Amino acid sequence: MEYTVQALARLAGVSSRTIRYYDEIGILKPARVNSSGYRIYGPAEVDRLQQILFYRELGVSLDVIREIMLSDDYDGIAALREHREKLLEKRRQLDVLISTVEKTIKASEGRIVMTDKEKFEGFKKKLIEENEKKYGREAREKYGDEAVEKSNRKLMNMTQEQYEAAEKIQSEMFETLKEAFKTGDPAGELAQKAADLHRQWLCFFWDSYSKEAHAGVAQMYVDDERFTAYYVRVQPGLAKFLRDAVHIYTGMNK
Amino acid sequence: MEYTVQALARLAGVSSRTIRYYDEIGILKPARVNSSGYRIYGPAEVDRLQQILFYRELGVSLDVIREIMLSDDYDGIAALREHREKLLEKRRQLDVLISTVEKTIKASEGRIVMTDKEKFEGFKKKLIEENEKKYGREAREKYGDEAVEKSNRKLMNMTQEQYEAAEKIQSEMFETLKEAFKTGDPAGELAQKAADLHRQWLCFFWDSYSKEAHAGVAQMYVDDERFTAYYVRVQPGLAKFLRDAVHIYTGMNK
DNA sequence: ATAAACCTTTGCGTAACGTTAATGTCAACA
DNA sequence: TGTTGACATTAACGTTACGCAAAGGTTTAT
Repeated sequence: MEYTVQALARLAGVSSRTIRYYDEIGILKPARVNSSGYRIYGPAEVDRLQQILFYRELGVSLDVIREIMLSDDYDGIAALREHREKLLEKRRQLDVLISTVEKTIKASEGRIVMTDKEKFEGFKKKLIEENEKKYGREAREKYGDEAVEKSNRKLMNMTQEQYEAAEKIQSEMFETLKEAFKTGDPAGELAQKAADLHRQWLCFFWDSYSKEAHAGVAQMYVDDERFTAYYVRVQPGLAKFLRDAVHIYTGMNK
Repeated sequence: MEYTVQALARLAGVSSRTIRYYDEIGILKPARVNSSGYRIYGPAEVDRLQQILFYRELGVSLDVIREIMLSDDYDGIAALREHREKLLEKRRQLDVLISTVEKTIKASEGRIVMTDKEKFEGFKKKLIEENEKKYGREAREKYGDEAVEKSNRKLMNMTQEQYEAAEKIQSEMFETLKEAFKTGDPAGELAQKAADLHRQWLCFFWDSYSKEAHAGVAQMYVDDERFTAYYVRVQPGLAKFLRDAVHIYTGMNK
């Protein structure tokens, strides 16, 4: 049984280019070459090609396949085990991806529902306008237009459920923070829990979280009198305490 | 807030090369270029980059991202839904891959256990030698060395459980075939079931199944007197009947 | 003044082929 | 015997999303 490139390609269900490429990179050389320069493949090559395709189907790179086939003492099982780990890791990543995409779709669908609910829409719009009036200019100057606008958009896009969840987190954060303040230890368990809740609350409004930004906001609570004033109304010294807790939480306390 | 390439890169957590590449392919152009040719990015570009990175994290290609961002009327949700389907398909493929790899590993482990079981080993070796003596030369001539050797290797690598399962399938196939033979209809339900069982039995010995090869084996049962003799002992005309059933089963009956 | 740390463009390299171009070969049919 | 169509060959560029290096200009700090 001898095959020319195309015959072998059809037999194996790959393109003739693939066959020639495998010759080119030296993992499947023809049994012989006839007088016209045609590649002629025999039974041994068919067998070899099937092995190559087997590994290829498993997602092993041709480079690795070459090594597998070159060395007789190659531990194929160990390689496969390693490869399986890679595949599992890939699937984990894929799962995260899928859930993110689904969340995004759901959020978008939520937004559609939301635009229908005009009352809630108006409410949030008013809330944004109020925010803009109060802190808009300064925040824009400090953090740039894009941060403010994104925050606003984020708020616009929030569904009622999300909004309520955010408020709940925030009040929980304040309760925890007040309890923590009594202990006077910003590195303590309660204070760190408050810092974590603060992070959670921030994540309702931020597209991406970073330690630096979190620490920055905490510092802002101290630097900006409006925020400080708000915190002072709850408890004098609370803004600084939260800042210290967050700076420890984020590891930015050096 | 203005950023140079490296500043923006650090902000976004990507390389400066990536930023320049995005300029090159036109999905993120700098706000302006200063007198020294430095790229300067403003708030709008930061925002745009974050959008790009968002889609990129979802595994969307830059080409598609470009289209998403170019057209205002682009239906982002529909695109994401489509993308989700692709991701799910990818995960299905990955799952198949993983289970195949795991099966392969298990089979290999089985082989290791098997080599320990010397009795069974010897038994199978004898079986292979017998097969070789009986049909080896002819089969090699007809189907090539690689097919025979692969079949032998397959048999060698079979665990006892697999071997018993294969024998069980074979006897079931014969029972069904004899029943079907009574009906005289190779296209009938019973005969087709026998053909399917025959395929299952073959798959214990073959690395890859193809209709052509299956039909070829069925034809061999008729052409080769040794096989015919075997079938005749069970029931005269059985080999031809099986061949007809298999040819119908594989769609090779034209 | 000088060095370090930036910035720029240009261009090659990656994996596994797909695609095109220009040309040669083979089997079959009129 | 000539022609046609299906094959074969090599060579070379294109693909993705950048990494890396070279060669040189700019900015900033000491």
